[in-house]
Amino acid sequence: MELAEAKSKFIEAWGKLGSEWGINRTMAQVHALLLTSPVAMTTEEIMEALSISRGNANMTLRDLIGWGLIEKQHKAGERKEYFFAEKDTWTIARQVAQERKKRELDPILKVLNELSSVKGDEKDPEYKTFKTSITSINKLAGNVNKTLETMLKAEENWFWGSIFKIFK
Amino acid sequence: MELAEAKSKFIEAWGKLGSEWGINRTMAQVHALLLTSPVAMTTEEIMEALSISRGNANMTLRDLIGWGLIEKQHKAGERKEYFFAEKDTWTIARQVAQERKKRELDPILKVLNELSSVKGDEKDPEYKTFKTSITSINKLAGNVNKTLETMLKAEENWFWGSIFKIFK
DNA sequence: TTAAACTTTCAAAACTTATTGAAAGTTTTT
DNA sequence: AAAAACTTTCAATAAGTTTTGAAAGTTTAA
Repeated sequence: MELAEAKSKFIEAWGKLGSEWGINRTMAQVHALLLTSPVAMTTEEIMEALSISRGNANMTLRDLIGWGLIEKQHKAGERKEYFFAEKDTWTIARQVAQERKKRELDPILKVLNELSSVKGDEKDPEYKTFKTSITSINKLAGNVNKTLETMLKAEENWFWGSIFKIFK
Repeated sequence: MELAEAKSKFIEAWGKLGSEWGINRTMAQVHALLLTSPVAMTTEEIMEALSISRGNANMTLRDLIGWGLIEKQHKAGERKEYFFAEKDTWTIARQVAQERKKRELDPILKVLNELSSVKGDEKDPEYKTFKTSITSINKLAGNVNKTLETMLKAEENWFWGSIFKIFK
């Protein structure tokens, strides 16, 4: 397989994975493009490479910066902005985890905590089932939350090292 | 807060979380409904409770069965099919992880492995960057895969116990 | 065998989300 | 101060996804 072909396969696969996990396909593709580019790229070049519009490129780039996955670079004597991707995979994983935790896990934890405190008649099967389910989901969500928080602080080697010592 | 209100808040929140993670909103809502229901419900009752059409209810129920999250129940002397949800949270988490691993992680691992073996000129920065990125993502994906496989086999207490001993 | 009870299918419609591109905005250069 | 180089915005539109509901299919009962 040629490098160019491999690269476009990767961009496609990354985009697909992104969209299956609720991340905009274009965003994942731009990220893949920059990840595999040895040099920083301009908006124009990115538009060209992925055949997307200026507006789309601009919004996507801003979002990626918001997620902490890419950065702007200014070249001396040039007006254009160049973009490049953070290349360390562990950092990428952490940034994504952090962003999604903030946007999705935190709000649901809030709701679950509220719902855990609903009072009712212990004899009522409706109430008992509700209570039991919520409590148990709440516990799991709390554990996921704790795990993520630790992961967000963790250094790569320490993290994987520890996990795989147990998981063998 | 009243039980009925709490229940509908939960259904809504669960649906929202689902849709943010690429799971059909209705599917997550039906799941939430059955999770918090003390008794098995018929298609008719589910349609009624969530104001959804027969077709939608039927497809969603089949999908949930496909994910191993709910089961059919036949009551003696009745023609109707009743549905109820697996209530153990740990099992739910495992089923979801398993399904998504199969559908999404496995295919991307296959692509990454293919792409890892692309050969090229070590002096070419294009090639070197591509190679480095793919290899490092491949390594992370492999680790995620290993972790999931272990998790899929794990018993609840053992799993969380071990994780949180380290994560403290 | 016919009818009733129930389930499944699927094309069309509704809804949601992503993308375009032209116009407006900003900054730098001349 | 005007033009050029570049970035941002956003209403319109396109693309993708979900939902509907009526018709077809299946199973059981009479």
